[in-house]
Amino acid sequence: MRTHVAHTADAAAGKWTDRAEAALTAAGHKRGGARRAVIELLDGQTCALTAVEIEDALRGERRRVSRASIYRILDELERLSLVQRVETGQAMVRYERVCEHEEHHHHLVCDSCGLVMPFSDKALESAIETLSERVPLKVSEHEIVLHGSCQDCAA
Amino acid sequence: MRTHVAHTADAAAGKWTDRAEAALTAAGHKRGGARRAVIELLDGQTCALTAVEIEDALRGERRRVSRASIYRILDELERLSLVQRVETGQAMVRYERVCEHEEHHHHLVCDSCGLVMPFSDKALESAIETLSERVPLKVSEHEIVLHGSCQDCAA
DNA sequence: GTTCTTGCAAAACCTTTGCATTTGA
DNA sequence: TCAAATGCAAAGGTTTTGCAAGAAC
Repeated sequence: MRTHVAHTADAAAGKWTDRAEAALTAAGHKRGGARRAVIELLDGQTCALTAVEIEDALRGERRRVSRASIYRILDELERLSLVQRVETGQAMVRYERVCEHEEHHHHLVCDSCGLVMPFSDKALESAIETLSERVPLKVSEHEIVLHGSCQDCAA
Repeated sequence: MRTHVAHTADAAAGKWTDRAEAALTAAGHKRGGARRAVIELLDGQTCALTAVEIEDALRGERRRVSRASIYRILDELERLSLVQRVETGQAMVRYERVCEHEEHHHHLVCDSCGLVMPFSDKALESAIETLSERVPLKVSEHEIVLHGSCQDCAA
């Protein structure tokens, strides 16, 4: 399974990390090294990772964090709307940070090699927004996944 | 978890069942009571079911079918493009029949009670079609899930 | 000192697989 | 008779939980 695990933080890094730390403190949490490592890793990603990928990435560079803690941390971050789950149909749930002022994106999944890439489309978002008004559900979120073959696999 | 398990086949029933049986025969399969029961159940549904829901529904009325067989049958039906997987972020994969001449639909999921409902939208499909041309993936399928609160839960 | 955090091990859960038996053609 | 279909039990993989030790405040 190919995946993009970014090892250095983006230029924009820091903002989401700060918001996350603040939200956790406000929610009555103390600080912890494992959680900080997970947060910093997520902040440097361009796309969603699985718990196993997070564990492997952390073991490599920052510090080892147990699988159970990773799930607990992700669960807490999700409850605070700091990360969101992404279901790509690959047997494992993926997680990625949620940036309020960042462009909303969705995912492309290569069913051959497992590569996951982000994409965004204004027309798609408009269509979602419009139809959300007329369905029998008070829509809070939406998830869109396009499946197919990536350029390498289709070649 | 609330779910709609239709117990009687729709008016349109029969067509997909026939196509499924024909495709299976063409693929060199023999007939089997367990598989027929699964096919008939799926044909009467209006929305996607999980393997467990299928098992429970079959035990109730038609005949008991082992969990392993259900997964094997669904796997085979998926390979023949007779059913499709639906990921609703509820820990279990859902399956539903694929009707060639039927309107393509997607899903609304109530995160409170687990209710899953179908919906369809032309503007959304157009947007998907257009953007599929410009992404770095040869798109073969797409899945859209809207999360929120259903009318009962939002009340 | 109290409460949150973390790791380890075990459990829970969905899904798949191996093997023996039954069934269909 | 031969290949496919099925059930049962066991295995596999991901995610969750219990409990005790450690860290934060």
